[in-house]
Amino acid sequence: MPRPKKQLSEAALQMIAERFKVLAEPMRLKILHALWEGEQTVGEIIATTGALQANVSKHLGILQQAGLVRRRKDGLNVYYRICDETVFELCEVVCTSLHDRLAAQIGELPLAVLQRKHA
Amino acid sequence: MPRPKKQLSEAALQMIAERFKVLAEPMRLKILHALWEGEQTVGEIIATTGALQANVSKHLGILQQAGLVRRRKDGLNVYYRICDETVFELCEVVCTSLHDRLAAQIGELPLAVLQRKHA
DNA sequence: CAACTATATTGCTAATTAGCAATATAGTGA
DNA sequence: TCACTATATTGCTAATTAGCAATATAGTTG
Repeated sequence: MPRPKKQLSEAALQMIAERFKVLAEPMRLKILHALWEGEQTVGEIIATTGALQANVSKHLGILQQAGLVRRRKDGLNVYYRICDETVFELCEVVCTSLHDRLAAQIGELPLAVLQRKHA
Repeated sequence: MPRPKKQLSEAALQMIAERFKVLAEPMRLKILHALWEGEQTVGEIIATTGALQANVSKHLGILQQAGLVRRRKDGLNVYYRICDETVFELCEVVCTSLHDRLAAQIGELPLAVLQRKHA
C-alpha cells in the first residue's frame, strides 16, 4: 500500500541535509553529548572532549549557526547550552536503528556450534 | 536539573555520525523520498530524481551499505525499497525542528508596521 | 595603562566525496 | 553466438572541511 506522497522541494531537501550534515561529525556529537547535562563553558567542553581549543570553538560556532546551541557570555567565560532538544531525539532514533541492525546481523550469523565440548 | 548521563564511546559516536552522514546529501534524501511510496527500479529512480545513472547507482550503493534500502533483482531490473523506517521519522523530526526555528525567527522580526496607510 | 585569561578567527594542509564520463557487467532475446 | 538494455564500477576533478598552528579579540585584574 503506497503511502500518501509528501512534497519536498529542492530547498527543503537542502535544508534537511544541512541539518544532518551538522550532526555528521563525531566531535560535534561529542560536544552535544557533553552539553547533555546542562550548559558548560568552552573551557569545560575542551576538558571534557579533549579537543583543541580552536576546534571546539569552531564546532560550537557551527552548532550555534545551525540553531542547536545558544551562547551566553559571563565575564571571560562563554557558556553554551543546547537549545534544540530534537538533537537527543534524533540520536536516540539512530541508536535504536543501529542497534536493531546489528542485532539482526548477529542473528544471521551461525553460532559457534562447533566449539569443542570438553578441553 | 541535570539529566542522567548516558555513556557514549568514540565508536558509538562514529557510528551515529556515519548514519547522519549518509542522510546529509540532498540527492540521497531525494532518492529516499522517491522510495517513500514503495519500491522502484533504478530506472524509475533516475527518472524521478533527474540524476545521472552512475550517480544514482552510487548513492543507492551507499544507502544499501548503510542498511537503509534493500535490493531485489528481477531480470534486467533492480528494485530498491526502504528497509529502515526510521529514515522517515528522522526527516520528520528535522523538518519540525527547522520549521519551529524559522517560525521563531519570523517572530523576532518586526512587522512592517511602517507601511503607508493609504497610497 | 600592562599583563593575563578565555574565546574566536585565520591560514594552511590533508582527506573525503559528489558529480561526470567512460567502461564493465549481467540479463534478455534473436 | 550477437545485439540490446539495465545497472554497476572506475578514473578523474573540483569543492568541502576537520584539525592544527598562529594570531586576534575581549574581558579581567593590577
